Amino acid sequence: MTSVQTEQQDLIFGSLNDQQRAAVEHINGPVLILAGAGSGKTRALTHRIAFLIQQGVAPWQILSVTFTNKAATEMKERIKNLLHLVEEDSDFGFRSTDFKTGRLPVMGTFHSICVRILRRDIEKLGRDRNFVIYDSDDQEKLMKQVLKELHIEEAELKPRAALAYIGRFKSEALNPKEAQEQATSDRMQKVAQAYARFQTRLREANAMDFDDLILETVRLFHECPDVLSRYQETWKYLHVDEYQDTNHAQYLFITMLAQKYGNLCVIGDPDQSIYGFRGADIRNILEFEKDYPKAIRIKLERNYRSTQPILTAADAVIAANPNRPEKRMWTERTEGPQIIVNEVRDERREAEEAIRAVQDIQRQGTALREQVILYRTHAQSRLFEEACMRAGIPYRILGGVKFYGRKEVKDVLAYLYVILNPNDTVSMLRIINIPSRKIGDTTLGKLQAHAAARSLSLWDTLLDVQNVTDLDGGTKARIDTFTRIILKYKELLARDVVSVLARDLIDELKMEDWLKEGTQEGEERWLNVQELLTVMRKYDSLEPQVSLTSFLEEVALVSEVDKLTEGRSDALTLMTLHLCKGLEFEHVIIVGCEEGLFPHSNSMFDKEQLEEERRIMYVGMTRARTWLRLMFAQNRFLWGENKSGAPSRFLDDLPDAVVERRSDDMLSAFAWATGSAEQRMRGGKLEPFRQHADVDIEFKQDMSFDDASQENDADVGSRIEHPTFGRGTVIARRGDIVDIQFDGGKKKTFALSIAPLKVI
DNA sequence: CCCGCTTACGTTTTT
DNA sequence: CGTAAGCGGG
Repeated sequence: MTSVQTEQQDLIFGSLNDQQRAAVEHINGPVLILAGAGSGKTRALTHRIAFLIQQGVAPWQILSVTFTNKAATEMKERIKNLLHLVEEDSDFGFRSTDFKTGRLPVMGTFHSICVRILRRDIEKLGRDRNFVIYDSDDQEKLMKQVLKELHIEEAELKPRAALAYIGRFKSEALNPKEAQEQATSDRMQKVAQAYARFQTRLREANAMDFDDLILETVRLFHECPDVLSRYQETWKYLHVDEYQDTNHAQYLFITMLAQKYGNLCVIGDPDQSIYGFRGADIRNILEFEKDYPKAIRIKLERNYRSTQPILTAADAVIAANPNRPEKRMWTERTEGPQIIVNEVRDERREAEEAIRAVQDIQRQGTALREQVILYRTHAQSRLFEEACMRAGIPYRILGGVKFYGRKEVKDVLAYLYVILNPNDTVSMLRIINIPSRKIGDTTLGKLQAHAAARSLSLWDTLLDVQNVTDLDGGTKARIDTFTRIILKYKELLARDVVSVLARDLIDELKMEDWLKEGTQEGEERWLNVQELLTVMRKYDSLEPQVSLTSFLEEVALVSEVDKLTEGRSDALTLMTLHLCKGLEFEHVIIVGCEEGLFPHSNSMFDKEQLEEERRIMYVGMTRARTWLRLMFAQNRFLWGENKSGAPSRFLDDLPDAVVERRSDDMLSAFAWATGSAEQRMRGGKLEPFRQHADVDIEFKQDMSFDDASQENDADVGSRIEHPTFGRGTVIARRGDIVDIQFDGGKKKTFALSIAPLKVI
């Protein structure tokens, strides 16, 4: 071995624990890595890939599927450092259609990888490689048209509902025909019908939605064995991160690739599966060893992120879920602040208190970028945003009204889509009257009738507008103006990069004038357009047409979390619990911990959905390194009504030993210290429960008194002794958490790793 | 065809 | 409550 190689080996293995090392070393055959929260799985994965390369595997033979583009970028960076790769090729992943180049592995989300495959090979399915990608907004517009065509009333089947069903079908890799065969009810027949028509329309527009990207790739593999075989030979080493959140279509994709060499390494944590609603199938990870009987299973159980109180609390919450693989997370950070459970009067107070807590921690020296407020639904964000503004705290919100979802931004993008592909009817309809050209529903109706009668596309009809009989001359002229603009820029496509093209277009459309309208809002919209132009400049160095397609591609596939890397400024982050997966912060505040909101009322009465809600809570809690605060409001203004809800049932599971309860008013602070959420719901009103306060205080003293209790391994039935409560019997055990019936009559819950218990 | 007002409806969660 | 679609008068 050369000295460089030795040095690389040291870098790769030097800092790993035994389990991580095992994960890195087992490079051949199927490997299942069960990686608990904060267990250094990204580290294991990057080191594993670096090791593969160091062992002589060509980088392009390695495929790694990540959950976000941000994760892919970060991992590439780390691999570069491990291998001392100095050259800049961070952009390689997106643009090249030739996979067998580059000094870094192919990394990206399922969606971005599939797009690259399709751009390269989809012509083998008889489709055009310049397809556009429809987002949910576009989908909804198209579905509305489809339902209209099929004479399905909105009351019978709402576009969103139809799309939700279709999404289900697609994630299960069912085509319209199969959906039809499955449909038993009248309603599902209609859905299947809509599905079929929807796909036809997509195809006519040369468009795909997100799910199609995966499905069409699977279909391509299926129908063109030579293509599949080529990719199997290219990517001999496969990795999938966050495997617990893959759906069936994604499962098929990766399974087909793995068929030949079987070098598939999947990483995940069943306790963090939170995307069931969009078809993620937790069985993919739970049954991996059935699919691959020879799989090696590695568990990463050491947590490098959080303090013991945080782990204990999170563990206690997740322990209530059934059918979990055995897992015992541990940390060397045995000391840490208590989890704060904070009761407030109402949602306004909640926002104020949360911001105050953030400022508190900030004063102690933790930057805002290290802090986050997590909520269950986007709708909750507004009050926190307002509280930030009042307090003068810089913040950034992920999700909600997305930048690329803004009307003015989508308008510009729609122009670009149409210039690239005039058959994109959804985009065409979006912009044909923007800015106003007096082409309204009446005119469009006539155009569409003309198109239908001659089976022309809308675009061809526009080109042929002089022959549309029942339009007056003025209208024809205005349509002509529009077509000319599109044709003009279509020609410029070969000459101008996207930023130049778009700038000229925006000038020609006089967007600044009609966007601004002299209002504050208008000013902001214009700024958004300029911001978009700035983003485009990143693509200036590419070939003109490639610069446009690359730009549109990246825009279509950016996730909210990808944007976290943008902007270096120090700001507090606000986002939904779903978006926080894979991230970590010094200080985490989870708000709205109330029955009906979290767990959400739509998920409260279904066993499996409720389990998923619990996992969402687990994910949120385990993002915290040092401080964790859970908040709930006694009253909340929801849907125009003031509702008083019970604290979330998840709070019931927190062991008293690691919790400090705070409240707007002390009397009610302890009111809910005992009794289940369900009981409190039934009882309606909260009941003062002062006598338990002293028990809590007593208990806290026990904490400091503890030192040598970690070795205890009590199981159900074990007799134990506690310095304050005396002797008792373990009556239940869930991981680190035990319930103890004391001989004196009291029943208490403890965390084994913390409580001063002695097995006797 | 456009604008402004009224009404209906909604809130899970996302690539 | 807040927003977005929908309607009717200009």
